[in-house]
Amino acid sequence: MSTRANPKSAASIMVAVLRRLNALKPLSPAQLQRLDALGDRIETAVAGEALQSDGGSPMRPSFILSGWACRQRLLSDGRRQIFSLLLPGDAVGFCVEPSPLSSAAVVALTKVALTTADSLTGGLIPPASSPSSAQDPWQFADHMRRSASLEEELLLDHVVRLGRQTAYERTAHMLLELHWRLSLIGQADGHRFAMPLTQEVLADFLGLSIVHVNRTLQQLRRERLIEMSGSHVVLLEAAQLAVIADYQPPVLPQTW
Amino acid sequence: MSTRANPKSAASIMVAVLRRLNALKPLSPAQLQRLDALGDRIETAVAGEALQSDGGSPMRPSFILSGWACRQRLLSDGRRQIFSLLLPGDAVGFCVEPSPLSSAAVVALTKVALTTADSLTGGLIPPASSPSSAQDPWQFADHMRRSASLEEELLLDHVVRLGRQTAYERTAHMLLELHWRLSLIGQADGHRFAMPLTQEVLADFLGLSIVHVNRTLQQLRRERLIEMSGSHVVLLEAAQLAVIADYQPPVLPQTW
DNA sequence: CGCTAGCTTGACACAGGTCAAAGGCTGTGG
DNA sequence: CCACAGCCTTTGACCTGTGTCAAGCTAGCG
Repeated sequence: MSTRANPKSAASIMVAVLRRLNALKPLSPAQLQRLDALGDRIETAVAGEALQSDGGSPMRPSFILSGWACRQRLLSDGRRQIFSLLLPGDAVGFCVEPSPLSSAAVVALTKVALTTADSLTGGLIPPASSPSSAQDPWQFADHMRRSASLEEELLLDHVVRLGRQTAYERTAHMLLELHWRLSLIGQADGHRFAMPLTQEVLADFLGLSIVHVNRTLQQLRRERLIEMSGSHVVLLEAAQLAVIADYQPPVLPQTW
Repeated sequence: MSTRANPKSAASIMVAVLRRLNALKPLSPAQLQRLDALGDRIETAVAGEALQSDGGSPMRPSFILSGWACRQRLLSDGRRQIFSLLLPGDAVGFCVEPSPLSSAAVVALTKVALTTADSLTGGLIPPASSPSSAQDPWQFADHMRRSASLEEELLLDHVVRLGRQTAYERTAHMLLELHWRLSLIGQADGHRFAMPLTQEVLADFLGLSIVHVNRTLQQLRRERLIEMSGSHVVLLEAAQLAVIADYQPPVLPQTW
């Protein structure tokens, strides 16, 4: 992973982060300013690069600015299961526990840009003994807790997909989830969005074989529920897909 | 759910809770005393009863004293997926977020006894800004964070099981996990333990059909890897099961 | 241009689901 | 104290969703 100073305006590059956090809980002007300041130091990783290895030391907390990554684990015979897809705006490396038990690697799926964010909350969702955060005028604790809460919800959705849904339902469900998440950060154009994933990645996420992912996507296309070309997806019949997949988008807190 | 005062000695009834928390982080004498005091007010639920309904208000934080429960979600067509099995000593109703997003019901699988524990941390896994002093409400902050961390680890294991393991592997993996967790709370007798679950529950946990669970358990018995009679399980070849299931027990923090 | 990674297709195999029925248990009430 | 009822387990026959293998195909890229 390489680091460099960022010459560009921070505001533009932080859009996804700002939108996501703001959706979780409205950001104050002071908080916006504070986040903008994070944009001046970014790191990048190429596709396939591990941002955090399995047994390694805890990752530095950061936000994904652009590109997609995933949390995954490998079985000893090489099988892979992806726990979650990480999109721009997502936080990685934060945890409730200073020394996390969870053995999961974080791997870039495309070229990824990150910005360090440990100055926000010390890297812990509630840091066990964060000396300064109690006095810190900019509190992101609520945001990070809600972020963790949303992540958990998405993980539970994933368990249901894997345990009780067919390949067809699973695929539809995943597409709806991605669309919802991308809309949140302003990266969906109506029902159209970019999904820079190979079918192998989709297979390892959905618990299917590559071949079957291919056939399932074809079926969805044939039935005119979606369109796909290159890495672009269009949900032609979002409502019908939601019925098929029994999809219910996460409920974000309205006013707290 | 019915409530009553508990005439019995608290110490005996809290054993599982004490053992589990102590394994996560050694309990001080003061903490032991504090926990004992929780044992004087217990609630019970019968098998099948919802401890927390899906959309309902957040559950009161509590510990399971005896009996088994689960977190689950139902699909609109009636399919059920169990996220986790809840054993004596487990905490339920705690969350990082005051108003949790996660839509999961908690349901008793057997007769269950619980004790309210909101006096411990206010029901929240202590937030960032909380003074981590040995002061009252957050006295158990470290324990509850580690508890949450362990739960997350178990959930990731579950995702791998459902996504990438065969019925045979899944079943072996689950049995090893249960054995590990029951050993932690002193409810395993060597390689023998009680598992008060119907095959329907196992099916909904493992993402399989009842019939296939039955056949898979039979296969494990036929191959002399396990013994089962009634609700008792014996792991005859734990090491071999671990190889089959690619099982690695969670790593508990050693000395913090 | 040729290579390589990714996509697509067909033929076939098999894990796991479904359906249906027969046996156990166990608690309960006559 | 027996007998019934109901839940759970077990079994067999059969079906199907998904995996595997193997071969082309396509397109971006050095």
